Amino acid sequence: MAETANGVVSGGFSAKPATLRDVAALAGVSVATVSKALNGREHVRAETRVKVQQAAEKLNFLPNVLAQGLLSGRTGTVGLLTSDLVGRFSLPVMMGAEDAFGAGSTSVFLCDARGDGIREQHHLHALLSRRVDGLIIVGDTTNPRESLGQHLPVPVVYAYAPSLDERDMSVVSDNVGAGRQAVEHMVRSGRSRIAYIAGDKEFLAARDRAEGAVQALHQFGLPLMGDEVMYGAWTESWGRSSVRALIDKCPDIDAVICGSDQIARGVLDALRESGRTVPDEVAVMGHDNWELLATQARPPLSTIDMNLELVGRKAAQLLFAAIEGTAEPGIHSISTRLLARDSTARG
Amino acid sequence: MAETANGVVSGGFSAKPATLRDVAALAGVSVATVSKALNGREHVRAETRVKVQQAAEKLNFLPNVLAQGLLSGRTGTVGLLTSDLVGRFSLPVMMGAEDAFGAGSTSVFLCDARGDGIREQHHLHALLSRRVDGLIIVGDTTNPRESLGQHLPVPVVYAYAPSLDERDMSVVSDNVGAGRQAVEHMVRSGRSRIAYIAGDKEFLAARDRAEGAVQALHQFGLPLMGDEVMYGAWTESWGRSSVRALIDKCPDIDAVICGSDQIARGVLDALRESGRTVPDEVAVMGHDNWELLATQARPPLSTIDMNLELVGRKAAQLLFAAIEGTAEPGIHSISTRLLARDSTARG
DNA sequence: CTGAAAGCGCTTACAG
DNA sequence: CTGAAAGCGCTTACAG
Repeated sequence: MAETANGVVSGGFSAKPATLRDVAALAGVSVATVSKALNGREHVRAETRVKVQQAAEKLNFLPNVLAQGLLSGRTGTVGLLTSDLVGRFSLPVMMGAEDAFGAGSTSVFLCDARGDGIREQHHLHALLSRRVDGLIIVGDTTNPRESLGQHLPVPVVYAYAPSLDERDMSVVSDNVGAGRQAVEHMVRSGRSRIAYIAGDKEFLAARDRAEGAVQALHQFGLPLMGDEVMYGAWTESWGRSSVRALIDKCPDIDAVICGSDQIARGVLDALRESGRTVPDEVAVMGHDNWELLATQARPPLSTIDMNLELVGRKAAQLLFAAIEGTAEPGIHSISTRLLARDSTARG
Repeated sequence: MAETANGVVSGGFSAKPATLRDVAALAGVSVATVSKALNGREHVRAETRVKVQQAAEKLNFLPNVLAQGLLSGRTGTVGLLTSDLVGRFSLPVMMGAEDAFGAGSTSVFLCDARGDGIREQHHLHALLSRRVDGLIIVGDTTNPRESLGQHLPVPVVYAYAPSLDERDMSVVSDNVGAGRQAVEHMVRSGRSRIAYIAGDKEFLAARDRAEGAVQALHQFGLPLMGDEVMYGAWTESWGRSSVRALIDKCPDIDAVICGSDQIARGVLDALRESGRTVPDEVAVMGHDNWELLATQARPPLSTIDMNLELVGRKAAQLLFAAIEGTAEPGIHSISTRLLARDSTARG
């Protein structure tokens, strides 16, 4: 690595970052004084403080957080380990966590395990050996997952997918409540002949959302049209084929609740093509508030937002409390939020 | 923080992680010997090595990479700073970078600046003070962006959105080439009356892709149907409205190339609703290979994959070389890859 | 083959 | 108000 006269390496970046010692030398004081001056400790003459600050500025000094961490035992870093390849769930969770930690001291770093156990172990290892203060594990489905165990050197919060071990802390989206919200909204919009098209039955999220809807229908004394929840896949094509079967069987439905926005998009398309108008004849709801899909639907799709930022926020709060020594084990559930767009406007 | 007899803190996680000293004490040797034994250095008796390894295992010892970094000046960490809220571009880039660095030594940590300059500075600061060995900056559009400057203490690679400063290293997707690929594919599939529906003209990506297509049409001696590139928005609704205008004006088109998969979805829908069959009468192409949209389209959408993993790979390689002292400034372009699905099958 | 010592960049009592 | 010294967890010459 050729070093030029002014200390710039051939890569175009400046050589070794300045240290406290460099600042001390330039300011003509001791390292200890620089540390105190820069950290706002008392017992430093105002004049000295200014001199030090100027020197630090001039050298572009950034304290080495790693060295600080060696002393304090904290690194101000939290690892977010995800398996969510498209980032649809983990990025909002990460944002919420960042917000909760505040722009201040704690940074959240994301690693992607791509749903691969080996990779998860590798990232876990990398994160722990970099001494993160805590971990947030974000699943790619809401299915409960294996615990990482109780013997990690830092606290762990599971988000979106809860841990199977109830001694762990988990934060999940309230899918049952979401199903209930959807039905309540349909009823408020004057619907009473409601069907439910769910996603893949293998997914707890699919079953929970449907279950909430069925519960609410029951409370309202309303029938579930088609007699049962229709389970299939999280795809538009499942939405299309299932709703065609549905209107064959029950031509008089006036509302369809879907397990996801993708399914709802398929439902909307198939309804339009079979000559039913939405929302006049049939109201349709999705789940996820995947803006890209929901706002561009015809008509724009009413849906349920999982408040993933709040999931992230809560995860961060739990983690922070645990780092401070107060863990709150168990599953913490975050309420969803209904977003009414045109697809469920009063008929 | 109440500590129990077995050294477990009330948070449910084990107390302070074991240090080299703990291992040394347990193994009955010196700290230096432990270090050598664990790092595979020579001059350690096999017997001693085993003893040390067992002690380390027993204590769940993980070396503190931060302390190691203090010595070596390297942390084995690279920061990936993005502004891509949905992660659509940055996650594939991150995966590519991880692959290039290898499962081995270097970890990639992602931070999201949410397109906010203040937040970007904050994350930059956090990353640098944690002494990352390098930075990858991923833009949310292909529009060139401000350089972070030449005075950072570590090398920087800009990915997806290039830096405006040619002294920087940038890796971009070849959008002009993508436009050309699309036309060549259409021609190979027997089309000759080709129109182009682009995204938002404010975006360089929109203009580049269109330009490549126009160039290729010219080379083939073919006209651009509708006489000019139709610029609009990156939405399905723009796809729908634009293609309706297009077939009014030019009823005899046999192919439409779109600036994105979203636009192409709108085009497909509007064509179907106006009674044109795809691909028999009109072929349609998208751009992005956004699986969710492309595979669920009717018919499945031919599109262009930007090979973002390769973008990430290249960025990592450039960064690695720069860390070693060999920077290759300038813009490095990654070729796209055409994915033929049914929407462009030979008519 | 093994260990005492110095030092990476920083902070924190403790003297002066 | 200022600075010398010890120490965080580790590695690396250098003695033994």
